Amino acid sequence: MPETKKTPFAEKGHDHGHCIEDALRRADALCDGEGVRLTQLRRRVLELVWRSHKPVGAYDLLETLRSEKKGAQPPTVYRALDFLMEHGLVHRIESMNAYIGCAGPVGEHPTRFLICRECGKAAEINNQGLEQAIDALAQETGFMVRSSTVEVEGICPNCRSHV
Amino acid sequence: MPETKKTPFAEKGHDHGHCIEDALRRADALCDGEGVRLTQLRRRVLELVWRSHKPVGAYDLLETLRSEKKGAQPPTVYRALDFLMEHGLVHRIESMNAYIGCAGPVGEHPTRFLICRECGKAAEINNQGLEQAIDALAQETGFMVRSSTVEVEGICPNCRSHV
DNA sequence: CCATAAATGTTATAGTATAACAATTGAAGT
DNA sequence: ACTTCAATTGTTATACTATAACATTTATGG
Repeated sequence: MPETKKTPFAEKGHDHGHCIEDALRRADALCDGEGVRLTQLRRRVLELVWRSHKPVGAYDLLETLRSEKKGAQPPTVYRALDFLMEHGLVHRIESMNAYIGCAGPVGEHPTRFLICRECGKAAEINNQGLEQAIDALAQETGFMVRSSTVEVEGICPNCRSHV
Repeated sequence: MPETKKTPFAEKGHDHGHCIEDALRRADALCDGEGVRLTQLRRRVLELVWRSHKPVGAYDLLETLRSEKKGAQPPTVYRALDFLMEHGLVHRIESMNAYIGCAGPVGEHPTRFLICRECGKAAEINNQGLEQAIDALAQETGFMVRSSTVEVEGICPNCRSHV
């Protein structure tokens, strides 16, 4: 039987509405549990971040916010993003100055991404071997890790197949 | 016998002049070999980047350049940095919007850094396990890697010891 | 209802990077 | 040496990303 590779990338025809609903539900639950407020604004920003699987810039979000509520300013979106990142609901893609909804486990966790330069989508990954390698590296060098970022850029399996 | 850990971080009293000379010599050789020109400006920027083991911002470099040659503008430093990065002589630290001299092998190679939040120094690492983990990850997911970035932040062994 | 803290609004500005075109310099052939 | 072309650098303007600081509004507990 043919081995099918497990891809963390969203399939082309997937039910994205489900992704969004799911993310919002998880966010509601998490904020409820932590006793913090997922206000309308924060929830809306999270929803906008989740409009696609592509990392989105803060000013893109701002533009959309402005179309809904004129006069919105940069701090509005940055504060919402800060809140969402603080609670692990959104990650920042350092190499792109952009933000993406967290698809990983709830709570604080390292951010590792595969980013497709073809379709622009980013996929969050949770890879044992990678975590072990970083742990081992820290051990070997005597470095005490506080946080770490892995951003791998290339071509995703979806884009490779329909070249 | 006590195991001494191998640290990629520069020791406190090391001969930094040697680091700089070495880097410039390697750069001369590489550019010579590739038939590209390490102009005075580019060489000077590389030297400035190497003034410390801490990643340095483009505008910090610009400020120094200006003190030597008034009227220098952003494109001056960005173009030099672009050239140096293109030839693997400098890396960009994505999480800091900053640049650091390449201490790794010549030629194109992945950029992996340990970054100390205490002393600000960054150490380039070349770790077999990490590379294998990323290769394996790509295999598992069917992702074709073009480039990848690993930035680990924490406390370096030097700073851990003299707390 | 009041007092307080949290969240949001608002204005201004800091920090990072590139586009576009002009001027200069360097290298190769004549 | 002179010319020519490409590479490099100069120069001006602007785009993009992010935060500081203070005012106002809103939610919540007493």
